[in-house]
Amino acid sequence: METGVISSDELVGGFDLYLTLESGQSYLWTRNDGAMYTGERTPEAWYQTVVDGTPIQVRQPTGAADGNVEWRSSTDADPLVRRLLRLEDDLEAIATDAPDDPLIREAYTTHDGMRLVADPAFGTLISFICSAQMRVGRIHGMVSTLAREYGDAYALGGEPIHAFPTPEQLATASEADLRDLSLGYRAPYVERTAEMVATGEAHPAEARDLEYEAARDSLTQFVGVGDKVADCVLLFALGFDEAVPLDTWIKTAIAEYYPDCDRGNYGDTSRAIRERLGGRYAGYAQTYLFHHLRTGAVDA
DNA sequence: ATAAGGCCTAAGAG
DNA sequence: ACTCTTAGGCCTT
Repeated sequence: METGVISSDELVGGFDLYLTLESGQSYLWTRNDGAMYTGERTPEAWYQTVVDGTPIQVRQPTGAADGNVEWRSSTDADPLVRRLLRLEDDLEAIATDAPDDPLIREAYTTHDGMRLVADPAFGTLISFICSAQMRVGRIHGMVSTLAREYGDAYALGGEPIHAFPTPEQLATASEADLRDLSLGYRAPYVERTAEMVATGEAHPAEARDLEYEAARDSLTQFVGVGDKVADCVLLFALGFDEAVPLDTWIKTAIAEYYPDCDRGNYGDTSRAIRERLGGRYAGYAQTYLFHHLRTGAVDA
């Protein structure tokens, strides 16, 4: 096992591991104490995942945004950890350049150190298909179940860490199998999307090469993927920092704070709010706003 | 092109 | 203890 430390001195604008991984962006990490999305900060616990056959564990012993990041892996995972958690982002500049809007400012200062993630495309696609009308804790539960049932197990010291299944592995699941795992009406969506990717009919990563709106359209070819889920995949997996998923929280925020941005349909409203949230990094602002509203931290 | 209705399930609210 | 609503929507008509 290899280990390493990434010094907080390198993390421009700070980094908060807990906020980053438990803010509803990523469902592909678990915690070695089994507790996730319980609202509790546990600095000694390791967050763990498997990416392309490499198991990694990460933790931030101080539990604060100005603390070092420790990792453990089967190999030198320093570059991988930096990429997955976007540790090279200049968060200070991103926050400074955010629109001068009271609500956005409040969100950035309240959740200091939260970064976007850069998750693998397929796992993100399936995660957000599962997210429809679900609370974050249950989405994470569903994704963990899929990993446990269909993914490979890796070891890194103690308990096994399950990788999210490959498209081929997940495609072996029938709709009935997935319903048995409590996916409900999402079961046929996951089944068919996994099959599309496994057979090579399409792959979510192909959207990377397209212009933003074309990329969003492209992702909706997968079953169970509409504009909102497509935006989540673009933002959390494919590096489209301008993507602003219009979920129920953001729609509420638009109604309350930015009513002029409501254009009656997804595409036009998306453009308007994207502009209002600063364009290039609008998705960063969205993620702060989403978390701010969802945790009820907004100063009424 | 836009608008209803239906959909699985379980945690919270009343 | 029970019903009712809701939770980061999508598909079909």
